[in-house]
Amino acid sequence: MTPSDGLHGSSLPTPAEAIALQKELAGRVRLCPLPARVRVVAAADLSYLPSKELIAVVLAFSWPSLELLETAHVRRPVEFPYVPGLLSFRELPAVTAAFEKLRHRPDVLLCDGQGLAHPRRFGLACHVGLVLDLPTVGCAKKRLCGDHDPVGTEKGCRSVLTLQGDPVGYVYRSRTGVKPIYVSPGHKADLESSLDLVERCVRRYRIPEPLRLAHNTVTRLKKNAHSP
DNA sequence: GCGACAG
DNA sequence: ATCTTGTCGC
Repeated sequence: MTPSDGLHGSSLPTPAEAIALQKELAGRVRLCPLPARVRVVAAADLSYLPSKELIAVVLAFSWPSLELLETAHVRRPVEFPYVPGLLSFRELPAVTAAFEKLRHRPDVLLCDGQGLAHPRRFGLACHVGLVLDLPTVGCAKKRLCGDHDPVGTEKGCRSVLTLQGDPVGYVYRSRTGVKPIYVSPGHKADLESSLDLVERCVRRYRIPEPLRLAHNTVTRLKKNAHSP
């Protein structure tokens, strides 16, 4: 899949066209358990520069030890506005570009944003997974849409996130006393295996280690992009 | 019309 | 996401 991902045309899609594209592409997302054999997990994150540019980074880790194996990043101009629900059209190009620089071929990629827990069931993680044809999991710090019962305050508590009556993800308390995170499957993943993977990625902080380190890395790259 | 609204 | 200092708490 490449010509119809909405980002390889001569011009970028308008918000209206992007929405139509999501409705079409959502039908190609596969909901199934993550691979039984995972050896490498990756995480992507990005940061915006004041110059209308952004830096995307992808880190690869061994699984389940989570030792850093490789880092790749790209810097490029931002070409799509931020519109709630259309985040992937803004970040996907940079994420896939950074991913292609990786020498390792991750078994699964963690994305900083929603997957299925999206108005049209096509969040960033779904779009990235479809374009790369790779299992992906969405892990967001805030809710975009959906409803759920209150989540217990203890580490490990979770509530199903539903949209129009359908389960689309989990609201998960990764650490006691902190705000919960939103986990939803991207491509070639499902609710249970996605949450299981994320749970096993949590160490001492609220954000799963791979994404936390990806964030630290991109923040570092940004700092050095100012002084040089 | 009044909120809600990933990064 | 980003612009920003100090401050409260483990």
